Amino acid sequence: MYQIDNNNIVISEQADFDIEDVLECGQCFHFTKLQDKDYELIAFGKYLHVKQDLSENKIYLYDTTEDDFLNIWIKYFDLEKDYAQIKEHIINCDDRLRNAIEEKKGIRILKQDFFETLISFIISQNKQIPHIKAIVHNLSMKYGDEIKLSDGTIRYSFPTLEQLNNVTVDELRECKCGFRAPYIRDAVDKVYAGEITESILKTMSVDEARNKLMEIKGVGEKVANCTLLFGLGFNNVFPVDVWMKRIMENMYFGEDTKKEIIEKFALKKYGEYAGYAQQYLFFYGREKGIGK
DNA sequence: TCCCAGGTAGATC
DNA sequence: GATCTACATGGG
Repeated sequence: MYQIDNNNIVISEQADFDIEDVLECGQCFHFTKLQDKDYELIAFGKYLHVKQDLSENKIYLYDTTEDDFLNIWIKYFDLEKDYAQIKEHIINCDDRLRNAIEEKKGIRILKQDFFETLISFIISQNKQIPHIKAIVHNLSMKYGDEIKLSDGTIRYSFPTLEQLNNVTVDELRECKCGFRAPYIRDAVDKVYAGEITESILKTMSVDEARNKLMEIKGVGEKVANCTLLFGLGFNNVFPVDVWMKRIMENMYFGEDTKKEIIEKFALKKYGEYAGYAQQYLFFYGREKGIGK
């Protein structure tokens, strides 16, 4: 349910949504916190200022249009999906996830742009989240489009495929990409050549798509899984990073366990919504420092 | 100074 | 196959 008020959209009674959980849970990197439950973000070339009032159960989308709301933001925030049903499914798979889901009940898996997701998670390897955000910001400022806001200030969209195609490895290094610079270059080459594209990947099975993504240098199991989950809409994947490894070892294995084994176990345990289970666990476990 | 970070490729056995 | 290490950069 939403209303339009000048150039603002007001969403009322949205269930299972907390803008802080959505943005801070580690799935996206191109946003800035302004205040409590008050953020600005850029996605699909558009700027959005979004603020949530939990006591009134209202979400305010500032400086946007009804067209963008209907065509971009509803899908981006996954607002049409029934998360109550997803949560029930996960808890039925293992009741011990109840805590994590209750604690982080406002998470939604964003439907992000494929290319931005791929590049962002190539950058993410061996980096902490604030550093990833910094590099994404560097690339956007240098190679993305300017977005002028009504107050005259400027933001920058994440560079498109075409824009990054004009960037050399050395220039990528200047944006602090480090050893990931040639990886990004290889990803851009393969996507630009039409060898690996969103439409091709979406026609594939999850295993085919993962293998295809892993043909890119610097894309392994984890980066591929994050791209599948956050950028391509596959739900039955389970990215295992250092945190998920610790959390799952702590919950289920009680000893050092290979990532591949954890991934297989989780896919079997959580079924078609393994990706969602992973995100509740990741955000909850990381905040609690589980296994550290 | 050393260790770690939403990992992966390449070398080595 | 399975294990080991280098890799840029920044922060604790």
